[in-house]
Amino acid sequence: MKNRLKVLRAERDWTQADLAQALEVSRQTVNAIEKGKFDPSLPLAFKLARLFKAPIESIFFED
Amino acid sequence: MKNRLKVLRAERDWTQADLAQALEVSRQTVNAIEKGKFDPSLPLAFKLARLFKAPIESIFFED
DNA sequence: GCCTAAAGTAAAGTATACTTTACTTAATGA
DNA sequence: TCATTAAGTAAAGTATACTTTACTTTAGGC
Repeated sequence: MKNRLKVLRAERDWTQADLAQALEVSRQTVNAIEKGKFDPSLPLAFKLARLFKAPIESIFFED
Repeated sequence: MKNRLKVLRAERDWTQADLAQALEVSRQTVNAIEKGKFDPSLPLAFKLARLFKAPIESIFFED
């Protein structure tokens, strides 16, 4: 899966650490998801959707 | 997380085994997700959304 | 009551998500 | 050049998703 996290983060001028804190996960987790190393769990995807006020399908995409 | 799988399945008159086959997962996995024992991975949630032609957020809900 | 199909459940194993610690690299500015 | 901040990465450990095998329970039709 691919995602728009880097862009969404940039729009808000957030660091990976900022996002990690907002999500209550580690910075490495944000980095790994952003780089496509693994997919987030469904609950984490929901947290992201809530945070960015956007549907999960507008943040993540099947490749 | 809670979900509407049982209803979506019933609307189509599908068994858990039918759904499992469509998703390419085990029947036990469908049962466990349906009963709320664990959440699906994000890729599996996408597969469900595609199958039921519905947004992930209309199938799964945070409780 | 019996048979069958579907659902429920449990144990043990594998795969993947996520953590912590720690080190490296890139970019920017004093 | 040096210091700082953000990003990238890696190893080892824990948690959770998912599989396989196998058994039990439930409900309906005969």
